[in-house]
Amino acid sequence: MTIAKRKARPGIKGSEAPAELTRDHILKSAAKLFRDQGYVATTLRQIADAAGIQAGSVYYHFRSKDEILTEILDTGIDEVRKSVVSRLDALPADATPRQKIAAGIEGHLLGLLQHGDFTSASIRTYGQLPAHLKRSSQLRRKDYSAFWDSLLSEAAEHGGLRTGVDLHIARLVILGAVNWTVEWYDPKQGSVQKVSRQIASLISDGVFLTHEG
Amino acid sequence: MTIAKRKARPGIKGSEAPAELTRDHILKSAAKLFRDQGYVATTLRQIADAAGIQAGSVYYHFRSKDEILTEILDTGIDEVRKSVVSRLDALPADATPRQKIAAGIEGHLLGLLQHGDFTSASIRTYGQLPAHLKRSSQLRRKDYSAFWDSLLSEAAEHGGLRTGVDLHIARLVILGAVNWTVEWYDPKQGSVQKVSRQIASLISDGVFLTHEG
DNA sequence: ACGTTTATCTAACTATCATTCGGTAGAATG
DNA sequence: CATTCTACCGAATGATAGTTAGATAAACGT
Repeated sequence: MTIAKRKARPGIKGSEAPAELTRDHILKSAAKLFRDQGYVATTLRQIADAAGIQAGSVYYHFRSKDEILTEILDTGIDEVRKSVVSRLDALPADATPRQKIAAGIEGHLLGLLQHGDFTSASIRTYGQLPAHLKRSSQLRRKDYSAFWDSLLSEAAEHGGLRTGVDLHIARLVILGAVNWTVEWYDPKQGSVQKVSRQIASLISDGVFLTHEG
Repeated sequence: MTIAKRKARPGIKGSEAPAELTRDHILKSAAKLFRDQGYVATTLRQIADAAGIQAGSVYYHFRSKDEILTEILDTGIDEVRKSVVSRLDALPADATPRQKIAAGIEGHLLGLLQHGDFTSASIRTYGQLPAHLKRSSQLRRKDYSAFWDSLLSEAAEHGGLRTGVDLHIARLVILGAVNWTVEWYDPKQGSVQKVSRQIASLISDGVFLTHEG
């Protein structure tokens, strides 16, 4: 065995935390792997490799593999939410429901496809997680769903929604269409903005020209 | 250890196969588990338990865990396709594009949510599978996508599609919205038919009453 | 200068995984 | 009745998983 120690570089006085860098690196690497392979399929050794450290060293920063996941799940949802809220805030005060929903879709999509290692990992893995791992982010998810529900019911109140549209199902369909982009989106197919506008347009007006036929 | 042998009941002359029952039971149990937990998270012991046999006995019917999966993936896609085709065939010859797309959505959804252990397992696990496992069903998936593309471009030719609608993205959005139902659909929320009509309506006409605003 | 803290490595531990294999009860076959 | 085949069991195997623990080198406070 050749001795090949990595340099240990503890905290620089009153500056930024030292190990936080490694910690973030671990999280980011893990998020990527979780998104591509799923939670169980990803090993701590893969995560450690991607972060440039040894498997055992991960436990200096996290208590368990589960803890890495739950942190990713939580910040994943927070990131989408922040992205959506910032898009909505950028809208003028007299924005139409149509504009608001379009902005919501664009925000969700940007959070998902651009910043999105944490977000896409969160969305992709959640469904197949054991109950005790789902529990941690359940509340955040409910809140986010409620947020969209209010966006839609506001649109319904201010008129303009087609009759017979089930708001609850509409929300699930919108988020479904948007979430599914993690399965197919590829920058080669066009910018996130373009895809976002297409989806918003489809959701708002559908594929057909008139409402008959 | 108490001796508790299961009865062995080999083939009845020229009748139905004997072990086929067990084989099917294994596949069905595995599909359910794959859908809920993912491929890697599901152990052969869980599959064997659900099928009422011992883990080692699975290898009498399948060469490997991979083989179970690929068979599930393949029949999963075949089932959706069959379901979609049968819905479309039930349509009158002079059906409108709108009716055809609605029928396609309904077919896909029925295949997904009713027969659907194989189908939903296929859709849910595929994205996070290692490349060599994806390969087996890649062709089937491409064919199915092409099927929807032709459905949409046919609608475009016969007129009636809104200008500016990207057919490729439209297909991905439609299938995304529909596929995502496996994450949320619950019979308590209403029949598959009702959900199907809602989705078809949203895709066809969108949520808004008019195309302005 | 000296002991402490920080961040890591290396090596081990236990559990569990997919898979293999010899054995076997009972039906089928001759 | 003897043999073969079928469909399974039960125990073992080797690989790998998450996790733990002791050692260590660099940077720190005093």
